[in-house]
Parts: sequence; structure tokens; C-alpha cells
Amino acid sequence: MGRQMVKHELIPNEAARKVTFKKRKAGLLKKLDELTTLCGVIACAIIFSDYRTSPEVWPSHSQAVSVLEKFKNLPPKKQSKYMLDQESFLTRNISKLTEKLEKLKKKNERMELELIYAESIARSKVDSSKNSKDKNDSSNLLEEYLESIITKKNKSEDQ
Amino acid sequence: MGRQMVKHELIPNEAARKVTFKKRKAGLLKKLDELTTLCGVIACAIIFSDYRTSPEVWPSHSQAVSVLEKFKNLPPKKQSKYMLDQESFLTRNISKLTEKLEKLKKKNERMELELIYAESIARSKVDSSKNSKDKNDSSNLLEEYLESIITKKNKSEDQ
DNA sequence: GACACTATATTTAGGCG
DNA sequence: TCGCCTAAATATAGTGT
Repeated sequence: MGRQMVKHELIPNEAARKVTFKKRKAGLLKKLDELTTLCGVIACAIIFSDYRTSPEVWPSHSQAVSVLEKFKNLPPKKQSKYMLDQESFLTRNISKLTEKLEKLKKKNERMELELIYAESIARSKVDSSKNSKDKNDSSNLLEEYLESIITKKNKSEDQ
Repeated sequence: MGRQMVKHELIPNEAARKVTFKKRKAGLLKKLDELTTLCGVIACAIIFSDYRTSPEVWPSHSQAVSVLEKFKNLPPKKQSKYMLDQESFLTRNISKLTEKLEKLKKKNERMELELIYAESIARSKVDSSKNSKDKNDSSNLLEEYLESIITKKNKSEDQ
């Protein structure tokens, strides 16, 4: 997507990699923003990089959380409607259900890994913030992130 | 980014919006994948849309695993740097975090069970409708299933 | 409604200061 | 390292099937 095509692999040159990271991160953010406003959805991205001790999150944790709250507070009728649709669909197609089960298992694994990773990040961040003033800031960020992961999982329970 | 420039606002036409959503979602995924492999970072995106009851999530499982492995294999000295001082007030944050992780694991287990249960219900439903004309039987199963989902859902929400 | 096409809009790799 | 620039590479809006 520039003067030359780049191979789909880790950019060997460190400096170039960092530059590309910054550029593409910005691009991704923009795309994310466009997707949300054009299509009326809420989306967030989380990036764990070696460039920062804490994950970078967009657009904002609070937004993600608020949408989750919204979903939780759906009127019961709508909730059960979802379930009904789901049930009849699944009943018609066992293999699809099995597929979903597999996917969900993988998702679960991934979530656990994410949490574990977040934990390690937390440790390092806590460690480094001993020497700085923004202890609350960093720990809140982590808390919010975890919250979002957990809530996300709740939501997927009606799948 | 096409024949015509679109304004940065919600696409009014619903059908068009859905199409755009699908296209751009795919684009975003690709970008995300490129960012992670080109720059060696872990990233995930979560989208909450009205098109699905549960959020759509991507990192990539394997990538999360690889980073975790990477962390695990850090030289001991660096690892110890990440170790938490037990007397730090933030230690509590970490233990909370660990608690949450445990809860999440349990929830995941429950989710799997729920799906397995749904599968068995679905099977029995299909089965019975094949061999008999008694549809009431299967609809009872459906009700039971819904009941169980609702109960579980309620349980998980007050956490 | 999903796919294929393609003219354009957008992104970005590499270069320069 | 940081912008800024521009030629290429990509993404995608609109359209037809």
C-alpha cells in the first residue's frame, strides 16, 4: 500500500517497524471510527505492544461498558425473542451449533489468555508506576479493561 | 473510498448500512491482522452491533498464545522485575484481578455446559420430531431450555 | 441477500529535510 | 525521531447478477 508491497510478516528493521506501527495504528483507529459512525455500532480495539506497558484501547472503555449496560437492560421480551430465534435456528442445524460450540471454546481460551496476559501487564505496570504519580490512572485503566472483557463474556452467554 | 465519498455520519439507508458494515468489518479485520503480523503486536477488536446478540471479537488465538509464551520465556531477571512487592497497596488490585480470572474461568465452564446442553436439547428435539408426531413433547423441551437459559442468565448478571 | 466488478477514494512505504 | 510528500497499493461505494 505504498511504493512497494510489504510481505505479510514481521518487519525486520526495528525502526521501520515502529514507524509502520504508528502509521497503521492511526489508520486502524480511523477505520474503527468510521465503522462506528457510518454503521451505528460500537467498537473498540485493544493493542498490546512492546511500546507501551499498558494496552492501548479505543475508543474508550466507558463507551464499551455503557453499551454493554444497555444490552443488559434490554426488555425481557426482546431478550427472550433473541433466545427463541436462536433456539429454532440451532435446532434446525446441529452441525452449525457444534461449530459454534467449538468457536466459543476457542474464544473462552483466548479470553483466559488475555486475562492472564493482562495480569502480567498489570504487574509490570504496577511495578513501574511505583516511581510515578499516576498510580490511580494506570490501575483504573486495567480495571476497566478487565471489566470490559468480563462483561463481554457475559453477553456472549446468550449465544 | 469508492465511487463516491460518503459523509462521516450514520448511513441512513438500512440495507446499505448493513452492506457497508460487512465490507468495512472485513477490511478492519484485515488491517488488524496486518498490524499484528507486520509489527509484532497483539491486538483485538470488539464490535457490538445490532446485527448480532453477542459482540464479535477478534484477536487471534494463536497470537495471544505466542505472546503469552514469549512472556513466560522471559529471562528470570526480567521476570522478577515484574514480580509484585507484597507490601504494595496495589497488590490488592492484582489479587482482585486473579479473583476475577477465576470467576471468568468458571463462567466459561458454565457457558460450555450451556451449549452442550443446548446441543442435546436440539438433538432430542430433532430426534423426536423425526420419530413421532407429538410436537408438544419437543416444545416442552424448548420451554425447559429457555427456562434454563433465563435462569443462568439471571444468575450471571448479578455478579 | 450474497458475490463480482471496477472506478475512485483512501492508505501507506519509502524518501527527504 | 518526526512530519511531510508522493507514487503505488488497497479498500470500498455503487452497480449489476
